Order: sequence, then structure tokens, then C-alpha cells
Amino acid sequence: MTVGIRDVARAAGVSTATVSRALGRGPVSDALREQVEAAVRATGYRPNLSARRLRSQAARTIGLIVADIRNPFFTAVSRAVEDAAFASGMRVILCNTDEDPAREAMYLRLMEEERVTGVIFAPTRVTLESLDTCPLGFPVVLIDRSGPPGTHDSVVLDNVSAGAALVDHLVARGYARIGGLFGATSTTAQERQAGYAAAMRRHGLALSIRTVAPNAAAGEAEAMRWLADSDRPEALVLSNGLILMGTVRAARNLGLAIPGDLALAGFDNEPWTDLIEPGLTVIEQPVAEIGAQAMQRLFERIASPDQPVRKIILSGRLVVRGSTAQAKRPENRGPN
Amino acid sequence: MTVGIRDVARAAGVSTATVSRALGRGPVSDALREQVEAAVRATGYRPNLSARRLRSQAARTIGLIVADIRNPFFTAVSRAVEDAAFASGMRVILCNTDEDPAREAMYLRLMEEERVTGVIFAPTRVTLESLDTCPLGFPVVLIDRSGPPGTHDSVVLDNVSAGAALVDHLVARGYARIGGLFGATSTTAQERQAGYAAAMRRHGLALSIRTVAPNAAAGEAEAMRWLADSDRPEALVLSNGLILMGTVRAARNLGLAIPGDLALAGFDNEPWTDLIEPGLTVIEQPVAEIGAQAMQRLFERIASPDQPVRKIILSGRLVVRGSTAQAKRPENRGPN
DNA sequence: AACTTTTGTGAAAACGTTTTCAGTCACGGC
DNA sequence: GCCGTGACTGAAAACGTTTTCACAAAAGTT
Repeated sequence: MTVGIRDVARAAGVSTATVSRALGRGPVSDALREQVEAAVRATGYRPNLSARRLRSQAARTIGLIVADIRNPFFTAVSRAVEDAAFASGMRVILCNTDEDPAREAMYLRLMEEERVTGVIFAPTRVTLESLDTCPLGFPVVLIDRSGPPGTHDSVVLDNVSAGAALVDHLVARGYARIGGLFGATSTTAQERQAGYAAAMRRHGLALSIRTVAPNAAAGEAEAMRWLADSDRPEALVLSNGLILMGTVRAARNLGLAIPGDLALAGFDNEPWTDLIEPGLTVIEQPVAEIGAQAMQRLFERIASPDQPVRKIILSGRLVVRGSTAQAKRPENRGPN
Repeated sequence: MTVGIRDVARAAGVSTATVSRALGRGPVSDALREQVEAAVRATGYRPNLSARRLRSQAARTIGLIVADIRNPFFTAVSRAVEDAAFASGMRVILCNTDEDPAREAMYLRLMEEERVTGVIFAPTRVTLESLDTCPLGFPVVLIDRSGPPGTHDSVVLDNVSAGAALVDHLVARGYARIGGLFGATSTTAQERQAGYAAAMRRHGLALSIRTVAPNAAAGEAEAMRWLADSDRPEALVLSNGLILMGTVRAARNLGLAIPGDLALAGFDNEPWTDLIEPGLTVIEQPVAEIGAQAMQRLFERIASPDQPVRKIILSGRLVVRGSTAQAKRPENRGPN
């Protein structure tokens, strides 16, 4: 059968308590510690983590709940979270919700049953609302998405400013009829939309907003409909990398030149955005820092549960590329 | 304190055994089952999974060990694995090894300590060798990478044929001086290289092979060196999506036109490969099926541990795009 | 009506650890 | 020489479940 701590104890000629202490931290004489280590090697002993967790009531595990790991933003963040967790001897359980509140609820429940040390969570808007009311058995740090500071720490991008920055940039480049295509399920998209709207109003421009499920297929479909219109916008702001990709596809399908027929500015500085011709102007998010900061928030919250709620707001970086080159305004449109 | 099964039992006026049976499958009268369910709702009871696993000796957890979740191939596969696992009520622990044998060993050890039900693993070459000799406490299904059928089931691409197919395609398009840039750490890259070599020999062409760490940065660096040479190849075969991306970057840095100055053919039909101009010719891998098949192999192996080892070989699909347009051979090279 | 089987239930024994508690031993201060 | 005082150690009690075992009651079988 499988070898347990009592087998090691027997092999080392000591009690199970001594083995446990020798393996963990505990006062054990050097002689016995060596005996135990030899016995562990001899028997090929592997501690049973379930038993260890049950007894010590410390899971040393954090849950990471995101919409979809295939979104490069989340894979990058999750990689940072995992590395930080691993460095602290913690394990990570990764969950995909597909932006589905039912799956979110189910995974939160699972996290309770696992008695996890904490959770890092990018919730949909609907779950975000219920999150403050029902207490969970662990601290939660929200990433990417969060409303007004509530009961949970969060680390997010300065989405309003970022959305506005894209508009300001487009206006500076001579565009006026600027549309916005935003994700429908997250506060993040809402905030970016708010930033877009505020900047447009500030510039005295008319809003033109559509929302869509935040994935490439939906983005492409909606962009196809929108851009087929005769009064399509000159420029489009896209609220995340997947919608941006869908829109690029739609433009190509329709034979629209970028930026000649349509300027594009979006979010998420993914590797492909500077490989296509022309490169895409985007807001780059500090993905690694978001992940690392989230872990740090979590650790601090665990260390001192009663400290005031913190909301960390990180700044994006505008990366200007060819997709927002100077507009050829109608009044001075050249031969080409 | 936290509510346990005895609290539920007390609230329902039954024994803990009955609660356990009512929650799982077990003979319980309908009346008591309802009492128990009511008590569970009333107390907000959440079963402790560590305790459950310890007692029942069934982790209902599978480990998924891959090189890097940021590689879109692995994210796609892992998504398929997770969905399949979830559908069977299993949890997934996801681990990144960074192609580092030490990390692989450490994660395999962790899997033993978690007493996982099984593991799906994409090992480096060096770990693959030791894998047959040292017995682990769980069944393993290799994905993407595997040597000759050994002691573990595996599901892989027909890499040799795929590598040869790319060469055949390039030759048919009129290319002769075809180089190959392959990953250094995996058997997969080795097999693709073997297919490349066999096809080249079959066509009577000279081999030109380099190997590199399988990531975009290394691919770019090596491609820069290679393509700066005066006797650079006319076409390049790249052994995975990351190296392919790096090579595209290098070609762009050096001002080489694709396919005019350099034709490219690679692996992994990622979304960006048809967004860049021209599109990239690639072998598409059936990522979802690889993940699903791996889970199926694992379940079958668990169900009947002694069945013969199976190696599932799936075929890739050649997706032809502009990066391998007809070569302009020197003897009939036109003005443009 | 006297047996067997079936069905449902509770008490108690696991599962493999860590942690508490009560020592034992050696040591130094008086 | 006696008595704290530390430093280690082992026996046994947790941790929260599931599962075994025994048994009572109900249901079939002759």
C-alpha cells in the first residue's frame, strides 16, 4: 500500500510526531533529523497534502477565477499570479467562467469547499453586485474589474483615463466621427466607455456607442454590421484585445483600409498588434504588475484582515502605431 | 466557527452518516433526505474537500503540466482539458514548467503529494527519458510530446508527416534552399525536424538546420543571425508558433519581404497568422481534440489500468496562405 | 407463522497528518 | 545534592469526512 508517516517513523525508529517535526519546522535533534531524512529517502515517502491540509487548517492554495484563459490578457496576468504564488509556496487553482454568472457562483462555492487561503477574481458586473452582500470564507482581491470601492481590495487599470486617452489621441490625429465598441459584461468596459464618452463630450463630438459580448467572434460580427453602413465612423475605439481583433477581421473582410478608411485604437498590447500592417494603436496594460500586485494585496489582507479596503489603480501606456495615422480630412483629401 | 457535518446532523436530527449519505449517493429515505437538505440550506454548510478526499481516497483532480500557458497551443489544449474534466466533476491543477526539467520534477512530486487521479503532461526530452523508469502513483497521458511508445499513453500530432508536408509544399511552390529552425527541448520539434530532413533528402535537397529555445525571443534572435547572412535560405520551416512569430519579427527587422525575399511555413494556426500580410502557411493542430482525447485516454486508463499502452496520432491540416506563394526562381525572375 | 432478505439508520472506526500535552533527560545555579 | 529550566520526544487527541458494521424494522418467501 501507499507509504505513510508511520512507516517512516517505524523505519527511523522514532514516533510519527518526530517525523512530522523533522519534516516541518519543529525542535528536533540533528541526529534524529538525519535518521528521519534517511528513512524518508529509503521509503520514498510522499506526504499526503489532503491530510496535512485537513489537520493544519491551512490550504496554502489560492483560487484564480477569470473569464477565459484564452484571452491573452488573462493568461499573462495568471502567469504572474502563479509565479508569485509559487514563490510563496502556494498552489493555484485556475477557473474559467466564460463570463457566465452561474459558473462564477459555482466556482466561488468550490473555493469555499476547498477552504482556499484567498481568491483573485475578475467578476462580471452582475456577480460584482452580489459580491459585497454575501460573505465568503476567504479574502477576495478583484482584478481588472471592480466598481466603487466596496468590501474587497482590487487592482485595476485606470480605465476611464485610458478610454479618454484613446479619444484624445484620435482627435489630435484629426478624427471626429469616432465610434466605440465596448464589451457588455464587465465594469472595465463600462469605465472605458465612460472615458470615451467624457472625452467625446469634452471635444464637442457626438457619441456613437455599441456593446457586444467581449470575444473576437462577436466583435467581428458587430463590426461587420456597423462598418457596412454608409455612415460608418472614421475611427473606432475597441474595449479589449479580442474585440479589437474581431474588428480588424471585419475591416479586412469589407476591404476597408486601415487607417485610410477606418482608424482603430484599442486595448491590450498583444504581440500580434505590432505584427499586422499597419500596427495597431493600443493602451498597454501592466499585466505582470496587475498579477503581482493582486497577490501582494491578498497576502497583506491575510496578514491583517481588518486593514481598510484598498483599490490599486494602475496606469496604462498609450502605444501609438500606424492604425491611427493622421486623418486625411475630407477638405484636403489627396489623390490617394 | 466553521459549520461541519455534525452541525448539519444536529440541525436535521439525524446522524452524520445519514447526512453524508444524503449528500452523496446512498440509501436514504426521502423524508430524511429532505430534512437534511433543509438543514444544509439553513446552516450554509460547505463540505470540506480536504477531509472528503482524505477519507475517500479519491482526489477527483487531474494535473495538467505544460511548458508555458502563454503559448496559445497550450492554452487551447488546456481549455479543452478543463472543460472535459469539469464535465466529469473533476478539478484541474495547472502547472507551468518553462521547459525546465527541475520544475517538471518538482511538479510531478507535487502531483504525487496531491494524490491526483491522473496527470496530463507535455514533458521535455530529458524528463521523457526518465519517465519510463520511475513509477509514479498515478496514470500519465503525454500530450504533444512523446517518444516511441513506452509505458505511458500519449496523444500527439503526426509530426514527421507534418514536417515533411511543409517541405513538400515549399518544393511544389518552387523553393529549393529551404532551412529549418526547430525547438531544442521537445521530441515534437525533433520529429518535425526528422520529417523536414526526410523530405529534403527525398527531394535531393541539402539540409540546413538550426535549433533554438522554443520561444519568440530566441526564435527572433536566431533568425536575425541566420537571415543576415548573405547565403540565407529562400524559405524557412519553423517548428512552432512562437518561433514562427519570432522569425516574422526578424524578417521585418531586416526588411525582408515575405514571401518575396523569404518564404515562411510553420506550425500552429493561431488567430494572428492570417491577420498579418501576407498570411502565414501553417500546419493546424487539432488542439481541442488533443485535449479531449487526452482526457479520454486518462479515464480509460483509470477504468482499466492494465490495458495496453496506446499512442494516439492525430493528423495536422496544411493551411496554405500567402507566405508560401509561388517562388520567383532566379532563372525567370521578373522585374518585380 | 416462521424464516430470509432488503432497506434504512446510527455508532464508531477509519483516512494520514499535525499539534497538544505530558513527560524524560541533561544541565546549571544554588 | 536539590530543584528549576530548557530542549527533545512520544502517546494520544484532534481535523471533518466517508465507510464499515451492527442492527432494527419492513417486506418477501415458503
